[in-house]
Parts: sequence; C-alpha cells; structure tokens
Amino acid sequence: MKYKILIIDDEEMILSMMEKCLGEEFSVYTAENAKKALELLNVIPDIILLDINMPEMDGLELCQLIRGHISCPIIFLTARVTEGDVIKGLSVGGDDYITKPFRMDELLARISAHLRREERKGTAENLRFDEELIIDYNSRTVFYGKEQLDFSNKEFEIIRFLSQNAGMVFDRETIYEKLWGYNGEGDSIVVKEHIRKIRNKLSVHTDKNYIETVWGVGYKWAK
Amino acid sequence: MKYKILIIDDEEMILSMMEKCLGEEFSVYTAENAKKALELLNVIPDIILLDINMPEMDGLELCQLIRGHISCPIIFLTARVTEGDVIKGLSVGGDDYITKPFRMDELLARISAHLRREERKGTAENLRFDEELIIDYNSRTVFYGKEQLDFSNKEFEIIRFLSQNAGMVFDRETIYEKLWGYNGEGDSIVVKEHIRKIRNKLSVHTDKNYIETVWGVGYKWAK
DNA sequence: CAGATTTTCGACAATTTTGCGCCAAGTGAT
DNA sequence: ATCACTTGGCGCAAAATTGTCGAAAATCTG
Repeated sequence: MKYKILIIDDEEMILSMMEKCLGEEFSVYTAENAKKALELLNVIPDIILLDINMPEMDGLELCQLIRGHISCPIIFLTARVTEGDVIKGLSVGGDDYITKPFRMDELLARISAHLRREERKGTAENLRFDEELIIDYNSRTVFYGKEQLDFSNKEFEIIRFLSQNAGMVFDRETIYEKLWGYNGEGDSIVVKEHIRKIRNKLSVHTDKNYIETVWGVGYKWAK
Repeated sequence: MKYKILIIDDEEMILSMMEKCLGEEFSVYTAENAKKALELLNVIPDIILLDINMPEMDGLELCQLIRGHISCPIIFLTARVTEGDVIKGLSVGGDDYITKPFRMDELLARISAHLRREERKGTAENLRFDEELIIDYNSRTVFYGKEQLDFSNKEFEIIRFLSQNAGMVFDRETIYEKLWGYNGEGDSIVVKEHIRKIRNKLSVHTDKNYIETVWGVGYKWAK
C-alpha cells in the first residue's frame, strides 16, 4: 500500500513535476486551489505538501481550517523566506516548511522523515497533555498543573478510555461493555454516575469540560 | 447478505454446536486445526472465533500469523483463565476473549458488538469537506470554517444520511424509515421539521442551500 | 474486624429534543 | 388567475435523556 500524498499548489508546472518525481513511490493527489483540496480531503492523505502563496484562500488559512480534523503531517512550500511566515505556518498547525526552489532529494528526505515519525506514533501513548491536564497512563496518575488529582480505579479507567479515543463518541452501553466486560445484566447508568464524579473533581481546577455530552448518543473526550 | 464467521476449534463437538446455534444468523465456516483454517481464509470472514488450546499450531500462533494480513475482529475462546494468556492474546492482535464454558447469548452479544463496531469503522469516510463545511462523522461535529455548529442527534443523523449519499434524492418516507426504523406508526412529517431546523442553523453561516428540495419527490444533499 | 473508600442503585429534578397542529407560502397545471 | 396540492414556518406540550443526590452494598485497608 503506497502512502497517499496530497500536493496543493497553484502553479501547474510544479504540480506536474512533483507528480512525475513522486508518482512512483507514492499515490499522488494534486489540487490547484483550496476548494479542490477540500474535496480531495474526503480521502485522508498520509502527508500534505501545501503552498503558502495561493490566490483566494492561502495555504495558512487552509491549514488552519483542516487542522483539528486531520492529523497527518503538513509541510509548507514557500517562496518567501521571512521568518514571520515560518512562525505563522507552524503556529497554524504546520509541521515543517521548505523554501522554493528546493532540491528533490531534500524534499524526499523530509517526507520520509515525517512518515517515519508518524508511524512510530502508532505505538500506544502513555502520557497525554491537554492544556494543564496531564494524564499518565503508566502510573495511573492525573495532574492539573502541579497538583495531583485523585481518581478512583473505575474513574481512571473511564478517563483512560475516553481520552485515548479523544473526539470519538461512545454510548454508555459501549463504555460499560468495554470497561466492565460483558455480563448479561449490569446497568450502564453507573457510567453516568462515575462521569459525574470525574466532572466534579475536575471542575475544582478548571472550567473546561473535558467529558462532553453528546445528547442522545453518549459521551466523548473533548479534543 | 449474511456475515461470514470462521470458527477454529479442535473439539468437533464445539464446532457442531456452534454451527447449529449460529448457522441461522451467519454463514458459518469451521476448521478443526490451523492448517484447515488457513485454507478457508481464502474467503475472508467478517469475524473469527479462535480456540487458544489446539495441537500443533495453537491459537495464539495462528493469530500472530494472520494478523497483519486480515483485519477482521478475532475473538479467542479459552479454557484457561490466567491473565497472562489474555494479555498475550490481545498482544498478538486479538480483539476479545471469552472463557469456556460460555453462555451462547453472551457469545452472540460479543459477536454482534464487534460486528457493529467494525461496520461503523468501514462506512465510507468519517470526514467530509464541502467548501467551508466540515462534517466529522466520528465526533459527530459539524464546522463551518472554524466555528462549530450545534446539531441535535436526529438533526445530525439526517445530515449524515443525506451527505453520505450526496446527490441522491430521498422522499420523506424513506428518510423516516431509515433513521427512525420502520415501526409502523410515526409520521414522516417530522423529517420536514428537522430539515427546517438544519437549514436555519446553516443559513446563519452561508447562503448555500445544502439540502435541496426536489419538488414532489423529496430532498437531496447538494453535490 | 471496624472504619474508610469505592461502587452501585433508585428516585426525582433539570434539560433538551421531538412531535404535531395549523396556517402561510410556494408550485404546477388548466 | 385559480385550483389542488406540496412544502415551509412557528409555537407549545409531550417524551426522552441526562444530571443530581442520598444512601445502601461491596470492596479495600490496616
């Protein structure tokens, strides 16, 4: 299975050149503007090369729009070399940048570096940061800032399950089955109760609601 | 189309019992050893039940062998209940385990839980971009640009259904049956109401009419 | 074993969604 | 233009879901 690479640039020449150079090793998708790119994003690529300088919606804006929904690495292509652009690019969620004109072997090296890093990520994480909240899955401890929070066993299990699948919605049944194991009886309303306790303990320290209710469906960890 | 289920166990009695119990609901394939199982795997099943304790190649080895090539859920059947086995099973790519002897209804519940989860995974993309509108089917969120829109459960279901079948026209009856389930009563006029609410919420942000009315027929998601 | 902590449970309150009647507005055919 | 029919808009009440609380049952600790 080839890696999918999406290239967004308004210069046709660059697109066709890239396609020729990268086509053997990757499945290359190209878009000459943000609108086309958004359509193509229904298939999520493994890496994105994004030109900053484009008419209508520029690369920085596009990046800002899709970041948060898509986690793959984004490399900016830019002719401008001002430091401001770089900082801006990284601050809207870019992972790297490379200035035009560039050598093809350098681009290739960067791409594979990012893909390798992404692959390693897949190995279960044992630590999670979110603003001030730190969850250590190894030692089963939770900190808010420097202060350690105290969660019971079941409470921590729920936190672990939801936070490790942040953004995904689970109904109470599913949470119950996952954490208690299936046993004919057993009532998933206990989940609700534990979540209340978790929320209470968190609310002492922050207003942010980490466990969101999705009405009529279930709960999810805020992304 | 029935789900295909592959059962691998060296006890003939178990195989025939399972076949009898699951045969109506599923297409059951059975194998009494790893070798036979590998042959049957030319047809990829939707779920695998795999006994750990078998002569020659045991379930754990078999699992390790096929995992990486086959992504369907694998449930271990085991007489041993040591925690070590469970961990080992899960670490070689199993998804669940159930200890013998087990109740048939429990096994059935587990099977359908996994199939359900698998189905959700498989359904097309879990993200849709259309101009500035972003629909995230996993987290059940909708964004217009950077702003999150708030839809109720049923509203989101309608959005999901229509947008995942963009361009297709559905009459209200069909939409109602699809999302509410066809339980005789109930009036498809509520669909109209929900669609109005969806349109209202969208119209705050854009003039584009995502849900088009096909006069005298029904509605469709603008392509 | 006694006391503390955690987990579970049931009932009720608070909130949100859903369903539906009614009439206005829009559409197409004659 | 008029008629017959379909769709849209509004508001309120019923229904469903979630949140809260107190207390019992189970589990852990020393």
